Order: sequence, then structure tokens, then C-alpha cells
Amino acid sequence: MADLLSVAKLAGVSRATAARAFSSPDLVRPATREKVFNAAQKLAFRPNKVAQQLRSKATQMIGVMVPSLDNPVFAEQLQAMEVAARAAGYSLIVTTSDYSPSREGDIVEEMLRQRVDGLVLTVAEADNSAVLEKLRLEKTPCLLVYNPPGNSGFPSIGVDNRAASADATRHLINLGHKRIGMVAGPLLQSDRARQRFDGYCHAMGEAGLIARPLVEMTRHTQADLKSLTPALQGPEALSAVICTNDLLAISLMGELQRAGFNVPGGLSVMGFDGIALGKHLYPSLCTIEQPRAKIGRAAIHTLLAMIRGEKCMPAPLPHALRKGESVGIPTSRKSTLSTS
Amino acid sequence: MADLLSVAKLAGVSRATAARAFSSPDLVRPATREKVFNAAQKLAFRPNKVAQQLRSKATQMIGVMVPSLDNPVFAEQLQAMEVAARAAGYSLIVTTSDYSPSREGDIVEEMLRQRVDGLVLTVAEADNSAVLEKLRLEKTPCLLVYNPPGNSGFPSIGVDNRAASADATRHLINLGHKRIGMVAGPLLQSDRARQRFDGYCHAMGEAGLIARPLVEMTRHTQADLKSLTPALQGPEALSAVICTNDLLAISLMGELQRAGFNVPGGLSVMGFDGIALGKHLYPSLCTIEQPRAKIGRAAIHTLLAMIRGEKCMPAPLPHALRKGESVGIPTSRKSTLSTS
DNA sequence: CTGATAAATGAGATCGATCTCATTGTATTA
DNA sequence: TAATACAATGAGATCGATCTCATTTATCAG
Repeated sequence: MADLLSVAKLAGVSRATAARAFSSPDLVRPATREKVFNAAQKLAFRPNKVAQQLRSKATQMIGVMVPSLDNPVFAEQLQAMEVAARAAGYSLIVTTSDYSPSREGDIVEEMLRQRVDGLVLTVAEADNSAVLEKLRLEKTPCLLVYNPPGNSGFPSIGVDNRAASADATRHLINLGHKRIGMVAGPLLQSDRARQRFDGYCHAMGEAGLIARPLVEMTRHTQADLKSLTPALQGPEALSAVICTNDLLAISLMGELQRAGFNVPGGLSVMGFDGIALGKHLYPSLCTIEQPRAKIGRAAIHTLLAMIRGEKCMPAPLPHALRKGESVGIPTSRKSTLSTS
Repeated sequence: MADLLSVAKLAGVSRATAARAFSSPDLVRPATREKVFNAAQKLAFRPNKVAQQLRSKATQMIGVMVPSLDNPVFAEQLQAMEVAARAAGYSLIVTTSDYSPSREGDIVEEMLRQRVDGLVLTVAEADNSAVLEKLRLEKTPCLLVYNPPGNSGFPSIGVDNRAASADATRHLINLGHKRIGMVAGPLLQSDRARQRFDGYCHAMGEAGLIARPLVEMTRHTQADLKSLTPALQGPEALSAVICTNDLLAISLMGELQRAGFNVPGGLSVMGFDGIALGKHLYPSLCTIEQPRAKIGRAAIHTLLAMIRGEKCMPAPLPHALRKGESVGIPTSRKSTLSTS
């Protein structure tokens, strides 16, 4: 309500002096400063950021776009970003794309109009992304999170999905598993999922095992057991599966157990992401932990550096294998007289 | 970069006309309009929202503050709010308070400076809240979510926690449970938790059962079995517990099972919130479902109405009892914890 | 005590879009 | 054709803070 001008008037000084009292107090005589502060107090003056933003051509706002907040992996990252941004004096405008390229486009356009100082995006597909194509022509700093660096040309924060997935696979292999499968949501929805499948194939090949075709679930946060059932039957039945995200893994475990399958006795289940909850389940979820909070903080700090004009090409952050009770040693099947 | 003025120049018209071509196209002759659009195209003109906001004294921005995004109950609500806000042409500035009153204060002050059109807050304590006290003096519309309406004077969206908790308790009672306890995070962190305890006490009394003292966990999203163990031993050992939130319930189930307790055989566990994941666990979580998405949408729509100047005093939204495998009929006392 | 140097303050422009009001231009009608 | 109504456009002010530059006031040395 009350603006600087009225404060200045009440204090009997010019706008310029009133402004200085706040932005560079040492440029104004202590007595004058007091008068201004008192006037401001009296009028309940609250500086108008919008005016400051217009004048300074900087909004101290960061635009954030994630696919969905229903997946804790994004919510947990966002939590960390918010804290880091606030600590640096920045605010976040948060949006969700639901993996829709058209929404991605609208959202980014809107944020550019808002003149955000920078963007942190997780897009559905980093390559062939219309949004990124457009952003390439803009001067607004832009950083990808979780998306593989690939050839999008944008700096990206995240783990090496391929390596992480290979590690997950090797973990199972080391435990003695040979018939290992991978379960994903609708494939086209995520470039990450493909990289993870890649890593799995690589590790399988490396061990002389045959990689199975990806089993696609109809939704990417909820398993449907039916799609997997064929792979669990017969002599070549899987002894372990890796899911491309934790939500899928958790719901799959639930479905399996509800159907009378023991986990990990009947089937070992691994996840990918490392959402906090997984640790507390029983059986606890064995998974690849992406350091969500660290990723969020790194995203903000890297973006701030870019805003400052520094060139950034961040290295992948380290992932970790989080062991859990959902994975065990393979059970010997009737066909195998175990000699282990 | 390019502003309206340069577009106007290139098109050979005045700023006013150029502006009109966008905001009220029918006021400008089609031919002129075309010239303006072409110029805009050529210069990659993108309207500056900051300037519009300054001029119009409306930002189309809503300030959102939740305690934490690590808890899916808030993340899921936020997801729905974002979609609803965007559909109405509003953006969200999202912040987290970590239940800290001082951060609450800073955040709200910051948002007021940003001249958000309205606020959606979940505060630690709606009564005796310094933030709300201050906001009472402001003209910025403000809406509470999850916080009980109480005597804060602000409209509030959420379920009737007391009634919901009583329903949960009755559900257990109807199954034959008599020794029912309640588990909460650090009590002082949430007015909701207290109301839920109230409802529990009420339902217990109503059935002629004795309400046990609240069992407080050291964290509000993670159970520590030790604190609960005493209540699980001896002749008065509990047969069921209600947790004040789902995360607590889920981690408690995990701890119990890991310690050799059967759920629900050894102890029935109920949650509160209804986060999506609970459905997919095994045993699936029996809980009180707060309609998170509906709450989020209602929050936005109510706030928009308030921004339009309408007086609002929304009624509590209906909760639902979601049955789940984590609750069963009580077993004989012998089967409860007897380990020393 | 005066000139010189520094400190404190004010006047006015600026950021970009939009609104009001005045003016020019076109169209309609007697 | 002249007169009136209305459509189309432009000039300039405005939103609120801040920056530049000029001006005034204070301070110090000689």
C-alpha cells in the first residue's frame, strides 16, 4: 500500500534519499535515515519487489518444472531446491508438466514472460525436445535435472543412469541371479528409463547373461502384475527384477506378496531412485539411490553460477547402491539340484 | 529483450496501439494489427509480465507455504494446486517452512513484498500463530489448508480431523479392538495431531474404553520402535495403534515386521492422511484418507474467489476410511510381544 | 575565514506495459 | 455536401523503486 514516495514525503526527504536509506544506508546521514525508518514504520511500508524487478531487470526468481509432484523423487528434490534457493534470496515458481510436451512449452513460455532469472527443468525427453530447442535461442540460463546430458547442449545434474543401472544389475548378478528382468512404466515417457534399460543390458551382456525384453507397465507409478506374470512362469522364470523407479518397485512388491509370492524368496525386487520411504518398508527396498537432496542443492547452486555468467558443465553426481531386504539370493528351482 | 516500444516503432505505430493489438485486438484495425503482429514476430517480442504486474497491481501469483515436501501429503496437494492454478492463469510461488515459526514469518513477508495476489498456508499452529496475527492486518487474501479452522479467523480447507480420527478409532473398536493406542510425531509440531488425539480419546470414551496416553516419536515421519515397545508388553499390551500420519504408520509397520511382529496379526496399524503409496504396500495401509487432490483444488478455487472479493467460509471436506490389510481382528493377548 | 574536497541530498529519467483523454480519420445520414 | 457519430490512433501520465547527475551542505586545510 504505502510506497516509498509517501514515506519520503512523511520523512520530509526526496524519494531518492528514502530509497538510499534502505539500499545503501551509509550514504545517508544517520539522522535522516532515522526519519525515513520512522516514517516507513508509521506507514507500514513494504518495498514492492515488482517495481524493483522491473527496474533492475532481475527477478530473483527461478522457474522450476518437474513432471509430477506425486512422485517423491521430484518432491524431495524440490524440497532441497527450495531451501537452497531461499538461502540465496531466490524464490521458486513451481510447475508440473505431467510429461506433456505441450504443457512443457506453455510453462516455459509463461516463465520467460515472468522474466525468471533461470530455469531448472526436468523434461520428458531431453533429445528432440521442442522446449529445449526454443530455449537454445534464449539467453535465460537453463539447467536440466535427472535428464541425461545427451546432446541437448544444456548442462544437466543427475546421476549416470546407465552406470547406476548396470551397478544394480551387477549387484543381483553377484548374488547369483541369472534370470533378471527389468520393469518400466510406459517407455516413451522417459529418457531416463531407456538409459536404465541400457545399463541393465550392458551388465547382463558383460556377465554372459541374456537380457530380457523390457516389461512395460501401463502406468509409471503403479505395477500391474498381469503384465509381468508370463515372465514369472516356466523354466526361464525370473528370479529378480529391477524396476525403473521406486514407486513401481514398491507397488510391484505389494502385488507380488498379495498374490502369494514371497519377496525376496519368490522374486527379488530392486527399485531405482531411492525415495526415503523405501528404507522403512518391510521388506525394505533395495534400490539405487539418487542423491535427491544433493541434486536439488547442486541444481540451484549451478544455476546461480550460470546466472552470474559462469560457464557450467557439471559432472554426474555419484549414485549409491542401497541394499535392502527386497533382494535376496536366488532360490533354487525344482529343476536345479543346488550345489551352491 | 524486445519491448513493446520497439515493436511499435517497427510497425510504425504508437505504443498504445501496439499494446491494444494484443490486449484488445478489436480496437485496432485488422491491417494495423497485422503490422504489429509481424513486427512482434520479427523481434521475438515477449510481453513482460513484471511490467504488467506493476501497472495492473495484480501479479497472478499465489504464494504457497507448506511445512515440507518430503511428506507426500503436501506434495500431492501441491500437485493438484499447481494444475488448478495454472488452469486459471495463476502461478505458484512455493516455499517450505519446516514447521518453523520464524521461517513462516520470513516467507510470508517475502511473499507480501512480491505482492502475491493471495496466500495458501499450512502453518504449524493456527492458533497463536505470529504469522497469522500479522496477516490479519493485511488485505492480502489468505487461506489455510489442513489447519483446523479454530479461532484463527481465517478460512480453512481440510477435513474434520477430530471426526476423522474418531472414525478411525471406531473402525478398530468395531473390529473388536479394545487396547488401542495412538502414536504421533513430536506433539508440539502440529495442531492437527492434537485434534486427531482428541478424536481418538472421544471415540474411546464413547465406547467405554480407556484412551492411552499419546506415544510420541522423536521424528514425525519415522517411527522408533523403542518408544512404543513398553506399550506392547504386558497384560495391557496394545492390539492396535493409530498413527497421526501415514509416514509414521508405514515406518512403524516396517519396524514391527522387522522385529518379528506380525502386522496385523501381532498389532494392527492404522495411518492418517491417505497418501497414494499406502494402497500398494503389503500389507496395504488402513488409513483415513484426506482427499489431497480435492483439497488442493478447493484451496485454489476458494482463494481465487477470495481474490475476486467474495467472502468465503468453506465447509470441511469429507474424509474417508480406507480399509487395508494392516488392520485385522484382535488376536489373543498371548501372541503379542513376549520377548524380553 | 575562505577555497577546496567530500558528503548528503534532490531532480528527473528509466524499466515496460497500459490507461485516460484528446485528436485524427472514416462512415453514415439528412 | 455538410454535419454528426463513431472508429482508430497518439500523446502523456502512471505503477514504485532506483540510478545518474547536478546541486547543496558539511568538513577540513591553509
